[in-house]
Parts: sequence; structure tokens; C-alpha cells
Amino acid sequence: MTTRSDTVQERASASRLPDRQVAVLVVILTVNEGRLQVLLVRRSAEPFKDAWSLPGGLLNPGESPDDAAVRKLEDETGVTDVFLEQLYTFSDLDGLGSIAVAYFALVDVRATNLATRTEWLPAWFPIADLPPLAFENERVIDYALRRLRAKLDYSNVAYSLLPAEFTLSQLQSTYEAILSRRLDKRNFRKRIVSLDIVEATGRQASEGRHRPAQLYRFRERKPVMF
Amino acid sequence: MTTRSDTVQERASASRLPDRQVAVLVVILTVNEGRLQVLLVRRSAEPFKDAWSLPGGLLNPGESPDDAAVRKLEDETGVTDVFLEQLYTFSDLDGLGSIAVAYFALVDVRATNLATRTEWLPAWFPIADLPPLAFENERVIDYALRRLRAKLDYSNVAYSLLPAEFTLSQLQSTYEAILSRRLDKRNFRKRIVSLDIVEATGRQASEGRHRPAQLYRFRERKPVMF
DNA sequence: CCAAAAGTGTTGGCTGTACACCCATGT
DNA sequence: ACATGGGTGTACAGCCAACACTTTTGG
Repeated sequence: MTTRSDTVQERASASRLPDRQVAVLVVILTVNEGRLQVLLVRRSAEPFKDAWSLPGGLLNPGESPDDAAVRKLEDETGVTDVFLEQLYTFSDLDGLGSIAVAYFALVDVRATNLATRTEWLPAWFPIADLPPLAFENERVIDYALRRLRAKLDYSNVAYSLLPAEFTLSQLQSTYEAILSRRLDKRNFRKRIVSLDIVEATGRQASEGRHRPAQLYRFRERKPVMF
Repeated sequence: MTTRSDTVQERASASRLPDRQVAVLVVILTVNEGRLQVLLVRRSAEPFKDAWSLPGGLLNPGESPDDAAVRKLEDETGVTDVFLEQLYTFSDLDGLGSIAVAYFALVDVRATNLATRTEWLPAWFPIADLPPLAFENERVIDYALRRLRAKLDYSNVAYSLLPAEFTLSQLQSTYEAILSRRLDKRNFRKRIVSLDIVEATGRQASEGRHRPAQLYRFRERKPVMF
């Protein structure tokens, strides 16, 4: 019954079993033009040549998944300085038994410059209208979306989708894009102030051709962990 | 700027980078004698020889982490037929860059027979009073505990900790053990019935030397996914 | 003066919490 | 009779959802 099998702890002493291919995947989401969008790159190699896919790739020797996710994201899209949260570890997305550790993060699209990577062509795509994706990247994106909506209730996740100072209307629009439904303005404002996660700056937004709006900032501009 | 780097999708075509050690870890929790307990096995090899640790070990060739977790659990403890939920993927628990996919599950200790594995000595330990553990297994257990408490609010996770039929008092004791605080009996019962996750069986528990109690069962005896 | 977005309160329903006593059984 | 756990209701507070009009500005 008991098969002779190495525990994880034995790997340090003797490793006779074959090692495995390990990759990372990164789901970067933003809200732009009222729509939730995801950052994709274009494959230039088989299989799925010319299909769009999430940024990612294999770990380097000795590299942790966390580090690999940061590196891949920068290499393929130029995006840096984002807080990557681990999402889930998928196996067999390619039907060949690979292991892929997925991460996700939110960024402010206005503060994010996509590098021009002729090899990768990084670009934003609305979640609601995705092109055909390599492998089963749809599953990964769905998972990220569920996580995001779940966190929206009890955290300040949206902080990284907005500039340092923003109006409550902008914040509301961001929430509406993520949840894909309209929210009541008065109730939204009451809830936000009662959650005590934002504070008025005293400054006014003047950009509109309309009535100036109070600017707010997040009290804690860092991620709330689960 | 752009370093030449393989994407996950390229692994199918050409893999020149070295593969990685991948392991699984399994956190099995139960409630017994009013305390939350975790299933540990004893290491019989270096490093950490004779220390206690979570069940787990390296993946076999071509094996998925999910399958490896089930296999390791059975091999080392004899526990089968549990729903393993993925918890988190840790890297570097051993300080050597390994990758460990952790799982967790809840079991009814009265329906679980630990096998007598002379090599592993599987045994239950109260979470509040753990022996020294190999590597950083404390981190993994902490993570499982936080996940469990978070899920207790909005799901029926406790279903697998109890027999098919149980009294509301048993259910309450289970919740109290997990949360490690007392709950108000009337409020607890109101909340449980309003959640509509249990139903009366019509049968009575006669085991006590006290007043017989109504037996209940979960309406959905399967896990509620996140 | 018109279009566009900013800002503002009240009510009713639901939910969670605090709190104490009687009942049925076995010994 | 007593010890043990089973079972029940009410009142208050906080939270959420529904709902409409006035103000300020730019064009």
C-alpha cells in the first residue's frame, strides 16, 4: 500500500525524480473608456502562432515564480511597478501537463505606457470582446475576474486603477465597469465615505467643461491582503 | 531591453530551459474534542529527520499537482475521498527554490481512519499546540486557517467536518472550534436556518443522557466553490 | 439657455447582536 | 432532585436599496 515516495522535504538531500516545466501567466486588468480591459501579447511562434495570449513564460533556473512573473511582464509589455497577486496554479492548460502559476494585477491605464515590442505587440482588449486566445487563457481570465469582483466588496482594490487624485464619479465609473452594472450615485458615495477608505484633498478637478468636482485620494494607497 | 525568453506556450515545441522541482503539500483539518486539529506525518529522512510535517512530496513524471496531492495523502496517511481545494503555491519554503503547491481539505475525524504507516506515523495535532515543524510548514497552516475562517461566513464548508446527520449544537461547536470563540445559540440557529443550508431530518439524536435533539442534514452535501 | 456632471437626505426593509428562561431526559 | 444540554423571542442598531431635484460650469 505504502509506495516509496519522496516528500517535498527530501528534495534538498536527494532528487532522483525528473523535474518539471513551470511557467507563469500574468493577467493585467485595467478600466478604460468605461470598459474592463486585459493586456495581451501576440504569439510569434508555434503552436498558436499569431494568436493572442496572456504575458508569461517559463521560469529561469533558480528563479521564483514571483520573480519570473515580474520579469516576463516587463520583457513582453514594458509594464513595471505593479503589485502582482497570486491567482491560482493551473495544470495542463496546454494539454501536455505543464504547470502555470497565474498572477493578476490592476493598473491605471493612463499611467501605463506599453512598450513597443515588435515581437509581442502588447495591447489592451475589452474583456467582453476578446479575440481567440492561445491555450485556455480564457479560463485564467475568468478566474481573475471572479477574484476581482469578490475583492471589490471588502477591499480597496480599485486604488491601483486610478490616479493618485480622482473624483468620486471616476471611482464610481470604475466600479461600474468592473461589476458591469450601474450603481446609485448617492448610495455609492455614502458607502465609500462610510468605509473611510478615501479622503478629500481640498483640491478641485477642473478638467471638465462642467461643474468642478472635489478630488479625493485613498487613505491607504497599498493593497489590502486577503 | 527585450530579452529572448520562452513563453509558456512554447514549452510544447522546444524546451531548452531546465525543468523544476515541484512538490505538493496537503493541509487536512478536522475538529475533534472541541479543537481544530491538523494531520501531520513524521519525517524519517534528513533534513529535519524526526520532525513533523504536512503530508506531501514530489510529483511523479507527467502527474498533475491535483493527482499528486491525492496520492501523497493516501500513501502517507491512508486518508481518501476528500475534496482537496488548492490553497496557494509557495516557493522557497526550503530555502532552495523549490515550488510547492499547497492544498487543503476538511474531514470528519470520526469517519476517518488513519492508516498505520510505520514510516509516517500519521497523527492529529491541535492547531493551537503544534510541535516543531519541518521547513516553514507553519506558514502553510496559517494560510489554510485564514482561508477556512474566511469561507466559513459565506459557504457550507463545515459540511465535511460532520457526519451526514448532526444536531445544531454539534454544528455550533464546530464553528466555535474553527473561530475559537463562543457564539450565541439563538443567533446561531437563526442564522443557519435563514441561510437555508440545512434541513431537519425528522429523526432525533438519542445518544445523550439528556434531552433528545433534532437531527439535521446539509441540503447540498458538496463544496460551495469560491 | 442648454447640456452635462456634481452634489445632496429620507424612508423602509433586512440583518446582526445582545440578552434569559423553561423543558426534556438520564442518573 | 439535579445536572446536562435542547430549544425558543424580542428589541435595538446598523446597513443597504430605492428614490428626484438643485447647483455649477462651459459652450
